[in-house]
Amino acid sequence: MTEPAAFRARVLALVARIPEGRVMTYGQLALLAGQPGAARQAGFVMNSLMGEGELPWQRVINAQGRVSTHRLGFGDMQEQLLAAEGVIFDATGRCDLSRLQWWPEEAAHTGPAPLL
DNA sequence: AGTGTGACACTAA
DNA sequence: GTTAGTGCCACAC
Repeated sequence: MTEPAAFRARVLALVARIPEGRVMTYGQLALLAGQPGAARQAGFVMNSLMGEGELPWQRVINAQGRVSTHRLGFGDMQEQLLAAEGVIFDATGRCDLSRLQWWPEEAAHTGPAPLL
């Protein structure tokens, strides 16, 4: 299942499971999708989707706790959407990842998830 | 087929 | 705490 299509499908499935008010990082998605180091691809998948369905793409942010859509002009929108879910962004545009980062039940632990 | 680019992550300074 | 450099994989040109 190392095919790009499978990777994309897994990322989508993971994103779809992110609870409201919680977030996941690109690297985390890539790791859980079975492709550690493919964080950029996770972002590429999102870019390919962006508005395809009811997918909460807004809950995917980078490892710094910042939104990475500022360049696309979606930065403010994403922050606002997350803020509406209870995610607090500080003055520097960052949020508390250690508290908001969500892990799926399959990986239910605080450390790295070597599953899949 | 090779080069450049990108919704990233990690380490070092 | 931050910014800069390097590695990563897939896609577009």
